[in-house]
Amino acid sequence: METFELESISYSTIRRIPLYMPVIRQAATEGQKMVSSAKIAEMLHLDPVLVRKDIASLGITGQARNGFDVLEILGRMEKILGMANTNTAFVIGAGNLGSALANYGGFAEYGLQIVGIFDTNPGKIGKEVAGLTVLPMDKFEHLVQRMHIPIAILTVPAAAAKTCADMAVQAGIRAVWNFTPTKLNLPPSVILERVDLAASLAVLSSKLASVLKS
Amino acid sequence: METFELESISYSTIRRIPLYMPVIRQAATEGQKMVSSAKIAEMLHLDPVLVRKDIASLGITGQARNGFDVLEILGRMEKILGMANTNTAFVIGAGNLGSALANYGGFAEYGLQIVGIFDTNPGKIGKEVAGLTVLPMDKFEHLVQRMHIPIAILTVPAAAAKTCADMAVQAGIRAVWNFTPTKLNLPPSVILERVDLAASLAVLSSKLASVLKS
DNA sequence: TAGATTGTTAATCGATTAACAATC
DNA sequence: TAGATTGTTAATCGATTAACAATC
Repeated sequence: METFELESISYSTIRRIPLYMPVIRQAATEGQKMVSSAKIAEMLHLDPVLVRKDIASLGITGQARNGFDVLEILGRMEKILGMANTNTAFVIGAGNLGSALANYGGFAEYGLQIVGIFDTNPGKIGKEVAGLTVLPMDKFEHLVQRMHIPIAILTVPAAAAKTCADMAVQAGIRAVWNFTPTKLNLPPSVILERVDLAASLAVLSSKLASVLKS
Repeated sequence: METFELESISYSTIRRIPLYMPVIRQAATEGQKMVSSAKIAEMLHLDPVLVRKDIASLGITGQARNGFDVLEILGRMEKILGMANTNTAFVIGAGNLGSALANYGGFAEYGLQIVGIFDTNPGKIGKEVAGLTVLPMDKFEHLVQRMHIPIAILTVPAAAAKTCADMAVQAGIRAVWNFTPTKLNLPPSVILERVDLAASLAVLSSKLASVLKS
């Protein structure tokens, strides 16, 4: 249908989409048809010009005096995050972090559904986590292929990260969301996104060290 | 002692410190006294010039032909992250995520020690998590003050985030590490660092949506 | 019309990369 | 000396902010 879909939406803009979505959803719920960049900016403590640029980069044009069409923005953002066809994911590692992510309901809002959780530890296999039975890694590849699962969420201990990531790639996973502190080297065809807790902690620690000194 | 400590180390540089530290620690363990920017860069797939700039911004000068002093870099990085006096933290929220963070041993490497975990849910209070007894929020303020705890790690459900953050501020906490999707508005004197899972997921999802289409 | 709001173009800012000089 | 390596200065790139024109 539409051509030149996601020409050039910067990652900076994409990272702000989850900020925008709840605000704009709320406007929709309140029955507002249009919303202005100033209104959005105010609620999020952002610069209105930035909001306009972000929306423009999604390929949406507004109306002077009226603002932007609420449902148009929403639909566009959902499309960019691939929410048309909900993304399914398997969690690898049924420890606390894996369980936390499986239990957390908030990802559904952005189109991610966790539909399986795996572990190698026989003590964990068979237990229930977030309504899912923990399965052995033996079954991972078969199920990825049968269920066409695109995403693996990696929450294993650092020592097991490389092996598990390779297993995921081998199984045909298209994207790995890496919560381990390990830097993975996957083939470029596999999407890799890392949650870097250590980097975040480093920023916090350095700020704290500098105020505690004074 | 030394003057002009952390003149102007950019957050980009600080976020890379946790990347550098293990590599340089390893060099130290292997008995190397000096290490070159090229060596570090190679191991981390970074540009050697970037490594040199980062190290220079820490206030360290190297020796042409020899590289940089391993122990000097290490000591400087540890100082920046405030590892001289280990930072203690209380976790608020003894759910899966809070438990995962309390159980995760890796933060010690960057000077963070979790020494308490709190919850309001009577069902959780008294249970053991990572060798700590889950305490009621009633005791939070008193213990923060008695133990001089600078950091609160917020892992409660979104609905409780604002209230809990305010309680932490009220108790005298100096820094909040926010794992909830809630945007907090704290007084500027309180350090706030957020781990933005939704932003990371948005990037992953958008990359995936774009490859799945083709 | 007047004024609120979008949209565009230029300026600024910070981080990274490139080119090359300095040094041990 | 020669060559590996640091250090400095300039160029590039991308994101944000500022200024202002266009429009409904």
